[in-house]
Amino acid sequence: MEQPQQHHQQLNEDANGGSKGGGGGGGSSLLCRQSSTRWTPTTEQIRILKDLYYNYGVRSPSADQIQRISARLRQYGKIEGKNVFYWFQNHKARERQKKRFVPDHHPNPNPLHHLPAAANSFGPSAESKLGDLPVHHDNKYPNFGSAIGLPSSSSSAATPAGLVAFGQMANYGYGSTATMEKNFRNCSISSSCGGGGSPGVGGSMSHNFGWIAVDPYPYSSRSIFDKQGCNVNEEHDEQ
Amino acid sequence: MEQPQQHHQQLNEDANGGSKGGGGGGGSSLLCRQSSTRWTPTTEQIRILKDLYYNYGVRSPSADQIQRISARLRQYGKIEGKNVFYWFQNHKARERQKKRFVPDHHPNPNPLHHLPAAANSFGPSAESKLGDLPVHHDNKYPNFGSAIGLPSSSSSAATPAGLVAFGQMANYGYGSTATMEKNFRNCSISSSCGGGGSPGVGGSMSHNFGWIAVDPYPYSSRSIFDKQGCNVNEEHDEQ
DNA sequence: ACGATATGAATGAATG
DNA sequence: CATTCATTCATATCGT
Repeated sequence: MEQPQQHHQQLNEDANGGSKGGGGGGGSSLLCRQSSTRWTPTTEQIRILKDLYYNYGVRSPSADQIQRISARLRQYGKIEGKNVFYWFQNHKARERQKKRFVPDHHPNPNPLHHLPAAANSFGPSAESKLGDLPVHHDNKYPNFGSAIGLPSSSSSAATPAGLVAFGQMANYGYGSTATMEKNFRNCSISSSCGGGGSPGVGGSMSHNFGWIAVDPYPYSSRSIFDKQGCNVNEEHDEQ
Repeated sequence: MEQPQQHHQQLNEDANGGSKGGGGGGGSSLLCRQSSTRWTPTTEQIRILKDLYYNYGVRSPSADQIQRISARLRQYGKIEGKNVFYWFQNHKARERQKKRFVPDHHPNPNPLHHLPAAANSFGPSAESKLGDLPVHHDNKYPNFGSAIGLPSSSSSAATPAGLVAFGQMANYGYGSTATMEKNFRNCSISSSCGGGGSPGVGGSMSHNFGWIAVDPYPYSSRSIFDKQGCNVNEEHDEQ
């Protein structure tokens, strides 16, 4: 997408029931035409998705939004929730990935109102900050009326719908502090496991320290993993 | 995921010798795209995990269950406790997520026994992308003893029985968060779980592992997995 | 056809 | 438990 390359997609409108293989399980009876296992977005769909992405800053729509978006896009072709989900996931990921390989610009801590420039036909129009949340219209289709149709810079007709598109500050800030710190304190722990239990599996009992660090989190306890560095693994499990 | 398709998954059985973080990086090695730091489950491992998930209703295994499961799966390839933990986390989360994407899901707390799989839009199929798993996830009650279906061999001792299989089919309200003493200030703990068989630390541990509950600080710092380990095989895969 | 690229899909890992 | 990120696989399409 972000590439100057204009890899145009064909308009394979009816893209079979995406439901994949139809639960046949294993069989995958492809007697007929398993037309494409994967969703092939139509141009309208892509246009709307990009509009949401660039003009409305939608980056990671919540499940709630995904439902609406997919429902909305369904008039232009078959689509499912997961398609929308993956689309945003991928689009965001790839955009970031590209930026990462080109570290020309360091992350600017100054979060100006910067919206990613539209890479498609759309101009960076629209005020770009909706900021309003679904405060009302609890029904299934909290149509906000304007929504995407707003930025009328798109030449296409098609009025994409009423999607919430609540502002989502598309700061690309992420770059800083990239990898998190595995903050762990090396406590001197000496466990001498011998004889007693026989945790060993596969013959080599070695030291199978399982040490559990309980996290004082209100709801969940995580970090309960073991990490035995010295495990001899000569298992070659071919299949 | 559980799609009936037979593609995907690249059988990356035996992983490297554990040198994490070594190669990968900016190597630009287009050839070997393996040696990634992340666990690549083998088909056997996946099969067993799914078996536990669907046939035994294991959804959020407790710490000691994780230990046993990972120990058990280690026969089939390198695996750590966190892998098991994450697997269940992800599997459950994604199953829920896909339901969330479709508006059809009505949060009906009716205790009807519905199959854990079979969603509407995200992935209708169940498991068995790998072409086996003859069982059907219809029952989900703990069958103590037999546990996971050992598929084959297991030349080693590998704990014949009393291994896994804590049904725990409870969907909600499971209060088994294994909240033990967590408020240790002193990080020096020495647990000798051998010999006398007196499990030094923690509370409810099985008879194998001494597990240590460490609560570093009241901060939100979630502890991460320990990296301490006798680095026997320290071969660096860096190129 | 084949290779390169784009992109949908999947999933391990991690964070809040 | 929800969400997100990174990485990788699979496939569609285009360029040559």
